[in-house]
Amino acid sequence: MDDGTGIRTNSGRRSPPSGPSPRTRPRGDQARARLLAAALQSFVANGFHGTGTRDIAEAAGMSPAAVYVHYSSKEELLFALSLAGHQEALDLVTGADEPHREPAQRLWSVVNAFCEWHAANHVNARLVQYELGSLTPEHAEVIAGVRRQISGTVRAILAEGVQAGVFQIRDLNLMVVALMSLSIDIARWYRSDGEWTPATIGRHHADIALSMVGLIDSAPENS
Amino acid sequence: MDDGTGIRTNSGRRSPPSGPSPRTRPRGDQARARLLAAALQSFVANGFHGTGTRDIAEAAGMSPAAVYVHYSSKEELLFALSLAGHQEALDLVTGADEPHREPAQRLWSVVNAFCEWHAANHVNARLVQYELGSLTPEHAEVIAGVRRQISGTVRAILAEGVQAGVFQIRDLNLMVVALMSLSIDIARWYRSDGEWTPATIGRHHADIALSMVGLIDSAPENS
DNA sequence: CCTACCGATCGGTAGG
DNA sequence: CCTACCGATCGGTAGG
Repeated sequence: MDDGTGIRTNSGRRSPPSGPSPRTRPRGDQARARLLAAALQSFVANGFHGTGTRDIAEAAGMSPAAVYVHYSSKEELLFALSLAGHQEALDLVTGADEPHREPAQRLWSVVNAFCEWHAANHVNARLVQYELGSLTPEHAEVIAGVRRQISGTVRAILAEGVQAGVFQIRDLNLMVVALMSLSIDIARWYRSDGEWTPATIGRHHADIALSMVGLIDSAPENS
Repeated sequence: MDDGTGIRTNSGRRSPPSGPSPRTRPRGDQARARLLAAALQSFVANGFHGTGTRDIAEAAGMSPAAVYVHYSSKEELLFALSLAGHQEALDLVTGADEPHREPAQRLWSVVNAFCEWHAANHVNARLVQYELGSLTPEHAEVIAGVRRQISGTVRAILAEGVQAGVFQIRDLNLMVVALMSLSIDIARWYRSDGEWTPATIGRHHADIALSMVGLIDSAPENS
């Protein structure tokens, strides 16, 4: 029923250690992917409680009962989506950070990547940021762990910048949440038909992040 | 039990033009207030779709049908709460702004007030910021108007600061949303048992807002 | 403001 | 992966 922390949950099934040429993906994977895509759209559009399992099944082109062939409950679908989204965000932040560079450059890169992700993937991001309340306590705790890793990365960069004397920060933890707010809230207001591209927002907000930690903006790249 | 954070909203009705001595409030007002308080708590805790009209009625100490004596639908309750919350936020921002002062002081006051409100009234604020999707299109448009007034106030201050040459802003509209994000996102993460008071957050974030528009922080008030 | 009730829909399961 | 169905609960109303 629940694999605890496993992403995607393939529910322990599939991938025999050395099965005979798994060239074609197990047929179920495709169905699961369709269910996840359908659930994501509907959860974001109507909320977890506003989405019926029949809505999901229909959007995935299956019968109402087919959902339960692949996921043991509606919440299990939410958890799979939430975990995958959080993992993606964490990987992105981790990948954007280059520990050998200067704190200012590290901060810029991480904020740039995080903001750009929230804009470009605002549908995923909305689920990630605003549907946590419908997870079971156990699943919520798993997600909380991933979230702590993300904010921990930001905190480490800030701490290093303070240590090096290049950042001026009054309250480190409060600065972490302020920087996270700048990024996360993009998921709430971003519209893909708006006046900015994800890349523009990423650069702009990363510049702003540097000014927030006391660095004068010395590189006016755009006119 | 708990009126949450004092909503009140006498919901437009009541007060006959010259009724005979309305010393005692119409009895219905008290019932409406209880329903609003109950609905607020439940909408925030479980979402609009996750809340049943029976949950609201029970928390207000009434029968399931009594809800419809005072509000014509569940959405009408949400709208009343959303409008009251938005009005309160607008009034607060308008009240905090002192147009005769310098742009920097105006910005500081407004961000300080807006942030403090989102922390102190985070229950109201969560409904205000995250339950808009369940409003009817007509009601959503009314709310959007109030929201435009709020962001318009911030925009006007930024424009004046740029005009006066004291703010350095690359993209005015993007700076508006960045400042709003800083405030609004507080509703998402704030916990009343956390390490900061609403006043602390307000001051800290207002200081940050000034640094975001290019002002050096020259008043280290706390050690 | 209540009891009693409406049709619709919910999440999930039986059995194949 | 489907048809058929379970009991529970939904928003809202009739009638008083």
